[in-house]
Amino acid sequence: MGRAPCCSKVGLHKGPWTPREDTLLVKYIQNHGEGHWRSLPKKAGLLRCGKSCRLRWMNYLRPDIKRGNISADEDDLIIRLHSLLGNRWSLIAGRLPGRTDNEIKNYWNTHLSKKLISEGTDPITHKKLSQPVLQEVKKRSGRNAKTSSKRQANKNKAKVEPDKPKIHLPKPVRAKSFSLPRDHRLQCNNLSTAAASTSHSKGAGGLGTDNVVLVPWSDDVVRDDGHVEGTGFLEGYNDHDHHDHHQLVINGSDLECHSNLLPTSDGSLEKLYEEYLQLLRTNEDQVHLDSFAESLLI
DNA sequence: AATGGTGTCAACCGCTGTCGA
DNA sequence: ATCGACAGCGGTTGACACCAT
Repeated sequence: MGRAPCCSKVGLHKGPWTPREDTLLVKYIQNHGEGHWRSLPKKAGLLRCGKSCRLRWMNYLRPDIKRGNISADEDDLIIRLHSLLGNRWSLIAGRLPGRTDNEIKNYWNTHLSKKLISEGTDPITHKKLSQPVLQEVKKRSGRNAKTSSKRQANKNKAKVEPDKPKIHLPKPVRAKSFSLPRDHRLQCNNLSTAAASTSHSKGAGGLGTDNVVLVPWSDDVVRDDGHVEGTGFLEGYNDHDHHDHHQLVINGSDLECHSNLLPTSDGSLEKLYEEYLQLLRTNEDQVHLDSFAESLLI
């Protein structure tokens, strides 16, 4: 289709955000919620385009964002998800609590792709690199490895150790066969969280979902009509205030959203989570991961 | 101390998909 | 069926920080 850039208007600010702009944006969203990005800047008193506001909020100002200090487990999860999903950063980020697609993308490009290369793996195909290519790449990366890790270590000093990586409810997915008004799309995405707790209403954009932990059941059954029975996710909250709640969410191929509350005081959630981590770590379960990935892409 | 090379990441750009008029 | 508005995605850029020389 193509149309003029949204920031082409004369007088609009570009580049880094000032603290004052951040404050204006945060205050406006706290009072009015997310969305309506086009009209938001004017109403909030910002000389920015809506797109810029949305990006700033999504990638930086959202209260549930966890920045930096990506753990080894998260590394592993990102690599595995990338091997399944490719450069679908939004989908990958949707499975890591508090991580944004931009952060995952940057982290991939600056760290993980190099890490894979140094391990002899092609970061695009996830297949083994040939020996000559590998040697050449190692030569180059060896020179830079020190600086990267050292700087990363310094940055990490002041930060708190993150939680284990969690598997997350997908962000809203465009589905041709699934048609709802814009507002309802968000509601559907939040159905599961809304059912379990009302404390996630940080904004209209479903912020609460970033604290949701999903663990797939291991005994899925695919019906003849393509529906998946038992392809559910045990869902709990990463938020310490909500560790007493979790629920089952059926994530069928037609984006059905169902929910039931389950008790959690017996630690079954933790067990299932560990079970899922095990599943992630074993290559022979690649087939499970593949079907998991397919379920995200429908 | 100065300088050039490199890494990082916030922000921008261009595009696509969806929806409603 | 078409078009414009809007939201969102992935690729790219550029400013800045850091490091080696």
